[in-house]
This record gives sequence, C-alpha cells and structure tokens, in this order.
Amino acid sequence: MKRSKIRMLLQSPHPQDLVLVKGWVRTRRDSKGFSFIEINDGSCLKNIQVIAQSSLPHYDDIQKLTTGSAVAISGALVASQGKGQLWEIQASDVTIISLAPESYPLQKKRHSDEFLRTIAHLRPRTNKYGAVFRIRSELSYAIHRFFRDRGFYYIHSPIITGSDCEGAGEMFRVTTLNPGDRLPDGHAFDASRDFFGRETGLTVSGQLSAEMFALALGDVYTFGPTFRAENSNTRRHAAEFWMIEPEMAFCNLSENMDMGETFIRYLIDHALHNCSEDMELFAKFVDPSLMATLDHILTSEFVRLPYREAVDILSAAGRSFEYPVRFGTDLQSEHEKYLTEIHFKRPVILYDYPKSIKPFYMRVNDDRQTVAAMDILAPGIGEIVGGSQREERLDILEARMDELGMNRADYEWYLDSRRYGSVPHSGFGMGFERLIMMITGITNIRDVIPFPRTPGNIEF
RNA sequence: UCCCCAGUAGCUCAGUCGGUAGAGCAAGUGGCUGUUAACCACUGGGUCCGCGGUUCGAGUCCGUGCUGGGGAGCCA
Repeated sequence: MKRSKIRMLLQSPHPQDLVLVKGWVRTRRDSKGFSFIEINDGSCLKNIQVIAQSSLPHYDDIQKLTTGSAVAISGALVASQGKGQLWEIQASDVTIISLAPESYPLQKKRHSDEFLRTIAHLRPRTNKYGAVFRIRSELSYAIHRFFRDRGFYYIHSPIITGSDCEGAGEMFRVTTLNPGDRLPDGHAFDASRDFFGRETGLTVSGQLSAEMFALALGDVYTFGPTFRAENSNTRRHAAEFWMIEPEMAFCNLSENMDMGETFIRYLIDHALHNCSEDMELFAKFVDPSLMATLDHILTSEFVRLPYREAVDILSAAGRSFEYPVRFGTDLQSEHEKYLTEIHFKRPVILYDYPKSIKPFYMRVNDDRQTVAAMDILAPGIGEIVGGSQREERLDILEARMDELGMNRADYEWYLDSRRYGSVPHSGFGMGFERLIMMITGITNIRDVIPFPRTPGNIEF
C-alpha cells in the first residue's frame, strides 16, 4: 500500500477506511486504554494524531515510543472526537521502524536558535526549521516561475572561474595542488602547474557570464551558489549563499528597478498564498509585525531616490551619525536604516551612485561623476538587491578599466560583447537568503540556509 | 579584523556581600486521564567553558585563551 502524506490526509474531504502514514513521533501521551501519538512526516507543519488502542499487538512497545522515533501507521482516517484537529487515525497497525534513544537532543519544548545551530543536522525536524526550508523550496520554484512566465532563460553560469575581478569580493582558491606541492625547494606556489594552469577561484557572481547570454538570448537569469571569502562576522553574511541574477538586453536602469520591485512583490505574494500555514508560524512566534510589514511592502510603491538626494536628506536629518555623510562615500548601515526605517518607512531604491565607489562595468552617467547603479534597501534587512545598467560603450568601458588598473587582456572575451552588437542592458543580483530573512522575519542568515558556512565554521 | 555581552544539569536559566549548587522543562518510575507544550508524585542527573593568579576559601574577583551572540566594516 502506498503511503499518504500527512498534508493530504489533513485536507481530506471525507473519512477513509484505510490509510498508511510513515513519519516521526513528535510526542506521545497515554490515556486509559489507548495512547495518543502525534506523527510528523515533514510534508506540512501540522502533525496527525494517531489513536493506538491497548488491544493492538505489541502495545507495551508502542507505549515506549519516544520523540524522534520512526513509525509506520495504518488505520482509518476518522473525524476526531477531541478538540484541536479535524481528522485523526484510529490505528489498526503500528510498526516501529526505529526507536530513538533518550539521548535524542530535540525535546518537546522550544530550543534556542543558537543551540539548534549546533545540531544543524537535526534542526529541520523542528516546526520552525521545517517551515523555513519548505518556504525556501517554494520560493526557489517561484523564482523560476516568475522568470519563465516573462520569457527569461535560465543560465548555468560557472562555479569555478578564472576571472578574479568580478569586483565583488575575496575569492576562495580552487586548486588540485597539495600543500606540500606549493613550496617545492622553497619556491612559491606556482599556478601555472595547477589544474587550470592559472589562478582559479569559486565564483563571486555569475554576472559577467549572464551578460554574454543576455546579449544572445535576450532576457536571462542565473540562480546558484555564490562564494565570498570575506571575513565577515555578521548575521547577514555567509561564505556560501545563493544568488539570483537576472540580466536583460535592451533594458535601462529605470526598467531594471521596475523588474527588481516587481520581483520582490511577486515572491512575497507567492509565499503568502502558497505557504500560508508555515508563514503563520513566523507571524506568531518570530515577528509579530511580519504580516503588516509584508503587506506594506506589497501595497506601497518603493521610494526611488538618487544618491545625491539621499545625501541631502541625511544631511538635513538633524541628527548626528557616527559616520559623516558626504558625496563620494558609500552610505553606512546607520544611513540606510535611517532612510528605510525612519524617514520613509518602506523599501527604498537608491540609484545614480558616485562612480568612484562602484565597479568598472556600471554605465557612466552624463554627469561623468555618477554611474547607473541601483540598490534596493529593505527595512530591517538592508541591501537585498544590487544592480546597474551596464556600460555598453567600448571606449568608455576600456577607459574605466584602465583607470582602475585592470588588465584588459584578462577581459578580452567580455570586451568582445561591446565590440560586436553591443546594446544597452541591465541586471541585478538578489541574495536569496536575505529574501528569505525578509519574508520570514528570521534575523540571522545562518538560520535560513541548511548548513551555513561562515568564517571558522564548516561543520556538517 | 575591531567594539560590546555571555558561557552553571540534556535544554532554558537563577545563584545576593567570596563561604563546596538551585528551579522549570526533559529523562526514569508510579498514578490519573479523549489527551494535545497534558496533569500529579517520586527518583537520578554538575570538569559551574579551559588554563593561570589573588585568597584560609572562587560559580562569584583578576589575567589569558576558546566558544557563542550582538554591533561595526565589507557586501548580497
């Protein structure tokens, strides 16, 4: 007999004479003549309540079932006599697949996030983490659907890369050389003897690849793992995270901002409509203002604010910031917080940043001082999207690279796209984990990724 | 990398003025019960993060290291 998912059984429109469920015991309570067993199989947040009568064979074993044990239950799906649930199973057979010993770390109580991080291999068995990772899965699907519905193609940009100048941070080194090979006879590490014959790293961005494909397929996106070897110790940073990077041909900065805003709204809306039960958990236990916040983002226009005007607003704020605000410096966390959480109280898209603080590929504006960059800042999260219109003019791009001391020879393939059929195009990157943080109200990135990688932490 | 805070039972924590350690939950045993974070009683459970120092005496004070958390920088 095929097992039924608990999610389906709890939605059943009618009783069923015989069903089979397999899952893990969340809790068990004895009553006179029978035992209540709550089973969870991960298909949804809710457990299903099983009634095991004392007349069942091996009832003494059933009474020893502990939290975390695995069981197969067959029986009848009937209307519950008790309050609190519509359906329950009157068991005709309880098969113990495996018994969890008393050392099972997860108890029938709330655990701290810090403790659960130390048992990241077991935490998906809890209500909260089960919910996060169901939502994460659903949002992944929604991302593909969003782009597919709009005629975008999904590009698999390389994970291993030789371009060290994607401009987005320190790279992890990829090598097949053994540590002992690196210093033969006291000589330094020799990349020309390595697997690829040159220094190689893990990708920090799929953007440059995506640009090449946008200039062929029109509208494309990447969605994959991204690696940053920065020694960042904050609740918003991980060394390995997932990023979504759409890239659109014949698209200017304004249309790029439209896409970013539409995209964020779509994903929030999708989570609310397709993960309502899991979302309620976060609204109830993690962030009581979550639903109001998400509703606000859905219904209010994002503020669009040139960098220069942001500087003016901050200068006129009448408060002293730890870091002074002036044109030519990047805005600090405290400034972003002021704009999104105090001044506007909604997401803000900042654009037209000073050229001096942005990478080579961003399109230089007519004022020659700013570039067509845009960052979407969300209240409580900070930067969730960073993007730009790309510099499509070969001469200006080359001049920028020279200005920044880059070796053009390393980018001949990239410059070819500006030599042959160059067109205005734009794109952005969105941190998937930061999106999940915004949607669930979870405040630490380590709690929205299955096995987080951060400086000094590679367990699991 | 810098600044701040914390580390006591399996988990969450309390521990006063420096005088050899406590609660709730969990676990075990028994009782009660269509229960649902079940309830009641009893029982077991400690390298007070490590190392060094001050002191007659350190969970408590000092130094140092480790681990965790928060903030900053960097960024998505």
